[in-house]
Amino acid sequence: MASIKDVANRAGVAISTVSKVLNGYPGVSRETKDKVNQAIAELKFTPNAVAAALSSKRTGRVALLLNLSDKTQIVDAINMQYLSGAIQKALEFKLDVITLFFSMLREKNVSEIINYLKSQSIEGLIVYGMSREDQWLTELMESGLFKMVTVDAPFSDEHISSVWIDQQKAQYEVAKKTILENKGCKRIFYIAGKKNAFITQGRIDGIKQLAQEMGLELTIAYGEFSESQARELAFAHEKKTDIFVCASDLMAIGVMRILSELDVFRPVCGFDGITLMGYAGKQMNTVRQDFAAISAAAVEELQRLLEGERGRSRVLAHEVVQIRYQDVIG
Amino acid sequence: MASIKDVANRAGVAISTVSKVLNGYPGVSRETKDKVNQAIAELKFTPNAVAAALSSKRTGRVALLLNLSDKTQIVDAINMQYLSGAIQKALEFKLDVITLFFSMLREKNVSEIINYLKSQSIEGLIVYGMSREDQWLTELMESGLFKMVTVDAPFSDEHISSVWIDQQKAQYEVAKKTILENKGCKRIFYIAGKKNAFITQGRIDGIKQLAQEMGLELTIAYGEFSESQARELAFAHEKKTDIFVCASDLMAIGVMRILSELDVFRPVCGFDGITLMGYAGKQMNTVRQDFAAISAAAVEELQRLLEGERGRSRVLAHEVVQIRYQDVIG
DNA sequence: CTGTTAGCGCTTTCAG
DNA sequence: CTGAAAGCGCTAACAG
Repeated sequence: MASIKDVANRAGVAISTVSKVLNGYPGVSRETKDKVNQAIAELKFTPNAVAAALSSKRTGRVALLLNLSDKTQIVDAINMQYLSGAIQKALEFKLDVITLFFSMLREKNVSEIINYLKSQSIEGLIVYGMSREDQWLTELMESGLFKMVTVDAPFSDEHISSVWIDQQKAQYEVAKKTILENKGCKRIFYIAGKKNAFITQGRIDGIKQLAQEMGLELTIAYGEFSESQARELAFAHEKKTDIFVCASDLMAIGVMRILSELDVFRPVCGFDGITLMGYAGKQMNTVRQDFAAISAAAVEELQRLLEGERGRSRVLAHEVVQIRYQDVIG
Repeated sequence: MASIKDVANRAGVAISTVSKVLNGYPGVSRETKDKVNQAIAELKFTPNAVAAALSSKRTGRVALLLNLSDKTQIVDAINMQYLSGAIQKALEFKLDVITLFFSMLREKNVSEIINYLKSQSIEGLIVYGMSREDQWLTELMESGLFKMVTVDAPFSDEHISSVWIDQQKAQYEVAKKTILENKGCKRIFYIAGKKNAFITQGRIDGIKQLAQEMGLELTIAYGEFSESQARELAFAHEKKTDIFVCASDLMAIGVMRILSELDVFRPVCGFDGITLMGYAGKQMNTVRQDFAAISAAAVEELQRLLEGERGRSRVLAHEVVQIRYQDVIG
């Protein structure tokens, strides 16, 4: 591989000059810049990112922290979209992305984690699916050693940004739409997700707000994002419920299936907008989230932080849609 | 952050000595080793991987190349298992993993790809789901610039290893088992996957071998791993077929569904052993593959290559199992 | 067994 | 505007 030195020789300039044109610094005349660029092209030179990192202390390396605690396909599909959205965007910013899983770090203590990340020269982290229980993450954030972006978890300060959709508003809207479409709903049964997930509270606030505004009766239970738990909850509460509002599509599916088995009808709405397989003919309202776009936005935020700007909270658009589950994929 | 110099000072030895104990090189006395280790502990020193990489020319950075051409959940679930298996194993070897997608590279020309990988100091690649059409990958392999491991694609030379299960044998076995369980199968309809995928030919060889051995009539069609295409093929050929053998679970599902809609019975077998949702009550034979384990094996192979050993082909075990698709996840 | 020293390829002052 | 030179933190000969 050609090095910066070769380029300098070829162009008949100093190494430092080459470095300047490489990094787009000012103070290089048009002509020399051209000479250098030509030499670069001729030698097919690509700068060595490792050397640049060592020298500049800027590595441009960021880690994606995925929470894979659940093994359902659904969660995986979302994570996949997160991944590809982030990687795509990182490429634009010439950031270098490595993927880590919560499970790999959770068992270590915080200083071990810090050491690991430092030794890997990781400057920034994007955290997906954090919950209140993840104390180690809170400590990581408080250490102030890394720029961090949390997805769907409300943090922001000097070096932390967060990216999310307005969970409360989204939950409010999708439930309201469904209720308006179905006359006579008086008693809402709300199946929330995991108790300590950050998204859960926002969504609960949304449904509470709606219930209050419309003067409806509201019962809340936790379904842990599990189809079977939602199913059981629906089975137990169907008689005293007019509408089921679920914090995920998967749970909504569970509810729809048991209702259909019981041969009763109740309106149901979900959350996520993920394409699910194998649920032919059913349709329902849900909140469509573009996970790849959310992830791309997270990378943008991280890039901002790395450039020295301070953290902020960024809310992305969501969309309430009616989806019909198809039995055919591809 | 403490540097190797600080450690050397603290321990009262030379930098090179510290480096030696760090890398487990021989030729350091027990006592000095202890002194050094103590200093390391006291200073909470973690070596700077970037500096080590620059100096040693060994970066320990490898890339996972995932082929996401299909957007089905199924493929994603498999890829997720590949990912986590590889990342887990890479951690053991202190390899540093980055994830790339075919789609990001396919549009570039080969020398651009090489430049990109080189600039990222990537030494090795693991390629998942390669097909015969991926000429750019072949060129990458021929360049000899990277150590590579192909998963489910038959390559091996000085710097290339491959890891796979015996597709032919697996296809043979699962089909045979199904046929033996169902008396009177004379006419096999085989639904293969994608025409140019490397796994496809091996599986076809397997079913051909079986047909010949058992003196059965065999028809082969390509279903492109698509549920709907398999469905249509089954619809068109059901009357002149005694058993449907499919090159993926997803296609097998498609076949089972149309058969059930037509209200006819034919034995069906699949391939992959992936848990699918939403197909209650059905059961069938399939080939269980542990994708995480396959991926871990690929990382092991890559590690071997990086250590200077020559490439080889490694065949992993598979298992023919009967699975029942469940309607409940979690 | 231990220490000295010359880089790895690049960035970054600081003179000219 | 351009170039010389001092590192970044570590590895790897090579002396001692």
